Amino acid sequence: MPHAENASRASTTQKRTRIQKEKEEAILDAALNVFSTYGFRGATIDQIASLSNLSKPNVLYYFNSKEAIHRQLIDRILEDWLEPLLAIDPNGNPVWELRAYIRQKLELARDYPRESRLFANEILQGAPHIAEELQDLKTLVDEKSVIIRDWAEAGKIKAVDPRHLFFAIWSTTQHYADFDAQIRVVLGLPEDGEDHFEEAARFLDMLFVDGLVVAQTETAAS
Amino acid sequence: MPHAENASRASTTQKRTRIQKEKEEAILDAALNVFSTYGFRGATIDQIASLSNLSKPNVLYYFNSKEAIHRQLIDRILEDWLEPLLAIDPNGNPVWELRAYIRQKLELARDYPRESRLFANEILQGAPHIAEELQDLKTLVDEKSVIIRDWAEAGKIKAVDPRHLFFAIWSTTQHYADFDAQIRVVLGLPEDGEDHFEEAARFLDMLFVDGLVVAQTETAAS
DNA sequence: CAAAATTTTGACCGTGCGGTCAAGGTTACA
DNA sequence: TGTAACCTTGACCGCACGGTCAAAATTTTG
Repeated sequence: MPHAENASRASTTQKRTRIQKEKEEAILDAALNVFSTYGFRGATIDQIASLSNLSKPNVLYYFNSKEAIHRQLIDRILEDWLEPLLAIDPNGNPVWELRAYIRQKLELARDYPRESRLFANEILQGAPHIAEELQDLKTLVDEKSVIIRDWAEAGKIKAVDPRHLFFAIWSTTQHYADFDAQIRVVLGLPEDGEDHFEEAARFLDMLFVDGLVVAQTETAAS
Repeated sequence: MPHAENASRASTTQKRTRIQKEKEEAILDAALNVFSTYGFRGATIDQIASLSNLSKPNVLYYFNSKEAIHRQLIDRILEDWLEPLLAIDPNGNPVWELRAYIRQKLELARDYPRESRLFANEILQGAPHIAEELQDLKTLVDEKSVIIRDWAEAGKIKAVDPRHLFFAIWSTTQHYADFDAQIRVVLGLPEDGEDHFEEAARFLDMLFVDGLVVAQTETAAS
């Protein structure tokens, strides 16, 4: 998951030293663990400090506050999180595009579950820290909904409410990250095995592609 | 949402006075708001006390600890939450049964969003307080999965992995409660309007019933 | 190597946390 | 109406919280 290198240290300096890069990275990684597990309010700087093998004042030397850490985490993650949606191509084959989108979202859930949980926690709490980011999301969804609608009107996919289709794709894929604890129990899996993502991929492919998206006959080209 | 009347007061008395009933109810209602928003760790007794118009020691007079409140909340809610799954009838019409299940789960999300978020929070945090309850869930899911499998083998519905089907139903329906903040923004809704549940119901009906569950020809009877 | 800049830390501050306790107020009931 | 059971509360405890600060340790740079 690549991202822009950009930190807000105590000072407003732009150039980052070797130590700054390392420590900030360690802090953000630890903070991702803590925030994604306990939510903003339930997380503590002490936890983050101890997880990143730093003293509390040292953590606060690199980030001015708990909120600053959280904010930077969100800024970093968001673009990568939205990227697959952005990639939906109006000129592509509708079924392929949607299938690729679902697959990419599922891969994100598999490879970046902490990031998924961070957002889940944030939205559960009423999204107090990401109001404007959600507005950007709405804009993007509106844009992409037009594409889906056009595909439907052209008879290339079934007529569905695009927004609820997105909700369904988001919820089913992110569920594998956010509700991992429940899924492991229900599936009877140990805490390390992770093979159920292949099954999930097959199931979602059937649910969305076989079932809902395509009409009786495959008509699309391109 | 009916539930068993059962409280664990400071004393082990069985009979509950009028005041006990009232206050305990008020505390649990306030606690549901707080826990569902902030999770166990992020919630505080002071918040619960102030929301229920009681002093903090007074709250702790009725419940011995923060954990005791949380535990009782979970005990209360769980059976109602699982009830629709329990109600799936092996002798019913498969499509009707699944449609009814989905509808009921969606109605729970609409009418009891706080309860849904309480569980979401708990599972996000790794389900530390509901380990045994999850085991009960597994048992129940295993049981009902056999039914789905039988229906599939009898050709009454498409062949799917029952467990992943359940995951998909849970995630899509609960999403409307858990991610409400995001949904309202994406849909451009105010904080009070709630009409999108009708749309959601129609969409999910199409996704699961039209699309996936029925085979090409409706064959089932009973 | 030495000065300058950066990094690290122990001690500390005010507040909020979960929880206790004894004393006073209220209610139910004979 | 008396009194026993129940309810409520202010004051308090010890600890954890987010955050500050000055001084010390370290690294970078001329």
